[in-house]
Amino acid sequence: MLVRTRFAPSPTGYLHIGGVRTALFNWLFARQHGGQFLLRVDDTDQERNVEAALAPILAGFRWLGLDWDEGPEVGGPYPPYYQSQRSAKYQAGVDQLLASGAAYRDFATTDEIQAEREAAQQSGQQFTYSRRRMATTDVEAAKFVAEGRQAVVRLMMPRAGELVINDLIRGQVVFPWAGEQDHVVQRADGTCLYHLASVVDDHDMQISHVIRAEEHLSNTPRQIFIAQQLGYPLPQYAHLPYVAEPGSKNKLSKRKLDKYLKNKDFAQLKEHGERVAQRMGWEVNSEVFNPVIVDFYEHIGFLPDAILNYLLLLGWSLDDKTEEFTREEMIRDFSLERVNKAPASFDPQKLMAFQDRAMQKLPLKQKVARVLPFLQTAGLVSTPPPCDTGPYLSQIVEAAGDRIKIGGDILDYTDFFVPDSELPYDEKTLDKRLRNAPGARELLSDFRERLATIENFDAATLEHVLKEFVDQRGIKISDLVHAVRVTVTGKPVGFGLFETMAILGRECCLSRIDIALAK
RNA sequence: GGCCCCUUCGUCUAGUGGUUAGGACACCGGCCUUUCACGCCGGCAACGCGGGUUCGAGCCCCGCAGGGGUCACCA
Repeated sequence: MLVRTRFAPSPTGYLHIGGVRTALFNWLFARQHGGQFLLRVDDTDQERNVEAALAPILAGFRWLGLDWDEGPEVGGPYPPYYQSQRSAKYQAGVDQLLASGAAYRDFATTDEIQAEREAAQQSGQQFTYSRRRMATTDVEAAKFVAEGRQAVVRLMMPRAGELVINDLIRGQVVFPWAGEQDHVVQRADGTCLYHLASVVDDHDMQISHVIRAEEHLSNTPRQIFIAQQLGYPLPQYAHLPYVAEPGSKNKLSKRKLDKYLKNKDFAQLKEHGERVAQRMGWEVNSEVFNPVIVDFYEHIGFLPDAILNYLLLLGWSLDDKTEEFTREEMIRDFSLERVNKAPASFDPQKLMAFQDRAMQKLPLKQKVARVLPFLQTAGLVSTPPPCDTGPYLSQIVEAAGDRIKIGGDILDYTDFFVPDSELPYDEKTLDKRLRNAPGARELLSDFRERLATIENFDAATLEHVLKEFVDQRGIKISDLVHAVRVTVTGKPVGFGLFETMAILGRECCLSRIDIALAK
């Protein structure tokens, strides 16, 4: 069988991390089976600006490398891929449902329905619509119209028996038909609702596997009813557990940012991102700049592979130890059978661990390429970069080692890029290591003179010279190192001091020491 | 509330009747060390509860509890 899966985003303006996982599983399944993965825009309820609201979502997919075979911008054999443009197909479905008696025109007002619902609730009964305003003939319909009523189209749902769904993840799930409502499939204005549209589209587009989040499980009976009544063969269903909030089992949603920020790890991740954003001079809008949204990761320099790898393991595993997967391995090893049933909480720390691992595995050249755009955005390196930037940056990135976990972390080391006169100093550290440390100035001043005469200004020589220098004076390395560090970098922490100095060069180091001594 | 789903360390998970219940992240200790970040070594830590079935149950059955999803003329 040809495998065709789909992801159907609503044009909301952002791509949710939970949605990405659903999309990833669909994509992997299709790729594994040599099938197609498509994108279909669920904009039945959207007014305008669909393109604008869709752009960030498509951009997110592109960034992650989740390519779609059919859908917006790429087209395909079953266009259009926007639900708002497929109303004729839905109308045909509604007509067929009506003609076969699987649906009926209902003239009840929303108030009337609401009253019935409340009455049922009060008497402790399950609500079942009385179908009092159902019109099965044109004569009945005309009578209701004469009363000034308008019709919606409702499903004539079965009220006895049960439906057995064989879900690829959850196994057999049984629903009593009596629990289902006569759902509306078409509004009085002729527009159709999601369930009808979704079923019609999935059939038209030859979707073989509907892989979606668990919250759709209870929608499935009505969709199966529609499909059956329309004479469609049923797709296979697979309901994934949803992605839960950090430290809880509630579904992760974009709206509850404030609540998540009370979670230490989540807040830490957001702060990490904000630090990068601030250094690039961005106004941070927490609506958008938010670890629940994929853009966040792109903007601060996460690796798409790391995110995908993390998401893959959120609800799926191959065995008891394999954690790292390349794209090819993911495609090869993924299986719906091994998807978990229980919801999995989003763990920012573990995501970061995957990111760190992926980043450290990158060849130096690629790491440099990942980091450079952040320096350019921050205005520290021009675009295009001067030709000596490559070698210089390479030295820095190499010396930084695993301190750079995300691309934006390079902005923790701006001291390599600012002119000596503009180097900001951490005042507290300057106090501690230079101003208030007895004899520090003299020591530093002496060391400066020694530095001026070093023949090779490289890390090995610097280390040797400094050690010799402190030995001669009978002092500890730490008595001098900290003062030198704050002097040449402005900061209390950084990477290897000798590497740092070698990269900065003699002229720069001497100049910075002079500036600091004058403070 | 009805219906449906779920339940192994704090978190992600392995486990399909006999295991010292394994791994990863986090956490805690130690080592390394000029700071930071790594790295290395060690440690803490779980089968929701109650009944069955069985020689034997994390694995099978029943009940309970807890958590969650869903009950729209939203998607």
